[in-house]
Amino acid sequence: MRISTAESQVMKALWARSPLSADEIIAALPADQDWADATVKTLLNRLLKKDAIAAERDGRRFLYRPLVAQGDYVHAESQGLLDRLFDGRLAPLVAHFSQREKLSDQDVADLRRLLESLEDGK
Amino acid sequence: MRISTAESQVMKALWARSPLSADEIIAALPADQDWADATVKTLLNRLLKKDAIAAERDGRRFLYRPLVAQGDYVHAESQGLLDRLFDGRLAPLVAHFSQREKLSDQDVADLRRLLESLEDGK
DNA sequence: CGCCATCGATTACATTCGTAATCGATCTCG
DNA sequence: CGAGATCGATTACGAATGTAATCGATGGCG
Repeated sequence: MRISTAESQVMKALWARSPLSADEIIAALPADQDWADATVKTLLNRLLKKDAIAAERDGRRFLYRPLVAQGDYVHAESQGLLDRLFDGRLAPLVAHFSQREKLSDQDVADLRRLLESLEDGK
Repeated sequence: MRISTAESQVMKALWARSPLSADEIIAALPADQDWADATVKTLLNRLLKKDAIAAERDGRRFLYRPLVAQGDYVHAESQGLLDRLFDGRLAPLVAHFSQREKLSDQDVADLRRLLESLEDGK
């Protein structure tokens, strides 16, 4: 069962902190994402139906918490992109950004550090 | 105007070789993607409407060719994923795969080579 | 105790997407 | 010349998605 992009906004809030009530989720959403309260409620219900989150009664309201791990979601999305566009491999993606000159010095430094730590850990 | 995943299959064929007639596109699609001919025609028309491709009459039929560059599409998709999931940065994506132990030796070697060439080029 | 505020649940609705059938024009072969 | 094949164009239609209004139950305040 797929988590849509709108739904993932809600998940993001819950991944950051949980459990949260609907109100808290609405408050936690980025300000530029100004959905009507009802919209968030809809998304919560859809996520419930998909078993992506669980709700636990807390008196009058519910507290929601993620059932799907953020890492799993991120991984599925990322791997999907790699599969669709880069033959499933990571290096070509990085090469793509490199060719487009979209690698900041920061990026390069980060990547270098990462590779070094991989070597150390080996 | 967004290119959907189904549409991108057609684009992929055209990016590989163009111009192509509808028939040729249908033939070029991966065998496991067995769409009815009509389906491909629909996708072609949607892409035309979006100005993602152009059609040039060739006697009785049309020859199609991409207007959107593959690199532009790939970049938009990739950057979109990075923005949504990795704060817009590349290194965290690589780190993610690393943490999930999804980096093959091949990947690591490729990345290392890539970084080296960046250094050389600098 | 009654009424309004507040929740979650249900219903709504336009758009996009995946997938395709059908239609209308045109070409080609007998 | 006429009928069937072949194209692209038009129409179809259900599922998913984004976005939200409305409804029904419940609880707190006056």
